[in-house]
Formats: sequence, structure tokens, C-alpha cells
Amino acid sequence: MFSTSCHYGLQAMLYIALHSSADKNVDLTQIASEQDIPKHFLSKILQLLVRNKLLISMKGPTGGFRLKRPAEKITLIEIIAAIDGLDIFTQCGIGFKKCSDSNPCPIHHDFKIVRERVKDLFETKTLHQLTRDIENGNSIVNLRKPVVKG
Amino acid sequence: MFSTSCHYGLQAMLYIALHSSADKNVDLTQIASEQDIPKHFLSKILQLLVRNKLLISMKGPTGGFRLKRPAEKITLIEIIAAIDGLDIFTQCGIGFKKCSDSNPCPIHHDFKIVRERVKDLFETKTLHQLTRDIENGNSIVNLRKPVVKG
DNA sequence: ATTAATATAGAGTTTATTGTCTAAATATCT
DNA sequence: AGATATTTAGACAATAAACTCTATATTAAT
Repeated sequence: MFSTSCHYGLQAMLYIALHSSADKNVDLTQIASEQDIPKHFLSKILQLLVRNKLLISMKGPTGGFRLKRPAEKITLIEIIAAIDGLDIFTQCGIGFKKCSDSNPCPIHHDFKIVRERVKDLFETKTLHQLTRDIENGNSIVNLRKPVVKG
Repeated sequence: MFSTSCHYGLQAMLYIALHSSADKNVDLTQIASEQDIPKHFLSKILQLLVRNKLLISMKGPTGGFRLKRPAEKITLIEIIAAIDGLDIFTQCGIGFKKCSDSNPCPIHHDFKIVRERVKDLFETKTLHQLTRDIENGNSIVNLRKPVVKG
């Protein structure tokens, strides 16, 4: 449904939401190695997210990435919009370029309904909802927070 | 949502459903030019649909393509399966390879619901339903049947 | 100040997708 | 039988997506 880049971006944002805080960055190498994403490829995706005001980056030792806004205020569709764009949520189901509400293809109305449901999901789902699920143990997929030292 | 090849395949199948019959083929050049699809590229897609038993092809003068089965018996998902495969209907929304019902990512359950709705649509929609919509004038997009001579 | 750790930038490579061209095989029609 | 119209096949080209590598800029810590 989304590009590989977009998947990487979503995964990285989730990782950063879980592992960064207002005074703690997560660095690229850690994200890339723990999420198994090519480092320099991920680097460009994160740069894009910085330019789109979803992340803050800092150079130097202790540098890295953190969320620009609280996880409650970041929806998944913002990440998707920054990387893949929103065409997928407006495009015709069978690819007719001229298809529209007033000039519908024969599947337009039915497709629009299900497409909107997908869009709604990503519009309403926040990063915080995802991290909460993980912290509650309702979701897994190798994103467990490491045990804090001390 | 689907590849360009898949869009072309869906569009061509719809065109063939509208313009062929048990004793009339539609030829590649006509489909390609009327649907504005690169001819030789479309040729390969139609060959794939022939191999997947959705179309019959005949060479020579009066040759061309026709549906292998009645349009009532061909669902859109069969066309999609032949060209793009069905991965999109099983893949994780945020791209985790290991995500599954028993090892869910934090959006798994919600995403599965909307993904199934999209799948349902393409599973239940037949080519016949599309052509009927067009013939009833409920859908347009440059697929009008040309006026029959005589 | 120096060093080390980090993000940023840009060039280059590989692979997949999309599109083009030419030739061959097959079938119809006269 | 020969001419013509069609699909099939395969090589090739162009573009985009995914990935790699090297160098530079910036910052924290010493």
C-alpha cells in the first residue's frame, strides 16, 4: 500500500517515539540497526521528516533525533504525506486519471467509501496510540523498550 | 494502491468486457489506442491474463481478445491477483515483515479491518457489474460503447 | 583548541518498473 | 498458395526506487 521508504519512515517514527524524550535523542545508527533499515537510506528519510517538521535533529555527540511535537499530536497520515504524499487516498481504484466525483469510473463510489475508511484510520491514529499499545504489551514486533539502567 | 500494470490490466479487461462477445474479438491496437496504453506494454499484460485464464486470444485477421468466462463470473480481484498478486491484502500497514495475527504490530487489528473491506470490494465486484453501470449511464470515463452500425 | 560523535549532502550503484522496437509465429481471407 | 492482420516473444532503453559510499558540517565533551 505504501512505499518501502514510507514503511521505514513509519517504523522509525515509532521507534523514536518510544525511545526519545524532551532531553534525549535517538541516533540514526541505533534506529537503523535495531529496525534493520539501511542507515544512509534511512538518513534521507529522516531528513525529509525533519524538513516536514515532524522531527528535530541535533548534530554532534548526544545528537540524534526526537519528535518535534508530542506523540499525541502526530498522526500517521502526516508521516505518510511527507514521504509518499496523499495521492493514494485520492487516486482512482482502477487508475483512470479523469475519474472524479462528477466523472466517476464504474467503481468510483464504492471504492471511495473503503478508501476513506483507510484514510480515516491513518488520520486519527496517533503515534501515542501506537506506543501505548506497545507499552501495554498488546503489540510486539521487536519494539520493546530496553530495560532502563539503574 | 495498485501498480500501473495492474491499472492497465483492469482498464483493458473492462474495455474487452464492453466490446467483445462470444463471436467477436477486440484487438490490441484498438484497446491500446482507445485506452491510451502503450501497445507493446499492454500486450505483455494481456498475455499474462491469458495465461491466468481470464482471457482468450486468437491470432490472425479477426483475431484479438475476448473474455474466457462470462463477465458475471470474473471478479476484479482475479485480475489484480494475476498482475500484482495479493500481497497488498495481507501486508502489514507499517511494513513490519513479522507482523501477523499472533504477533501484531500496534496498528494490526485496526488496519486489518479496513484492508479487508477493500479486499471485499474487489472480491465481490464483477466485470459485469462494471459494464452494467456504464451501460446504464451511471459511469463514464471514456468507455462509451460506440454506436453499432446499421 | 582538540577530538570524537553525530547529522547532512551528494555522487554513484543496483534493481525493479515502465515503455519501445523488431522479428517470429499463427490464423484468416482471397 | 500467398498476402495480410493479428498475437507472441525477446532484446533493449528509460525512468524510478532502493541502496551504498565518501566527504563535509556541526556540536559536545575533554
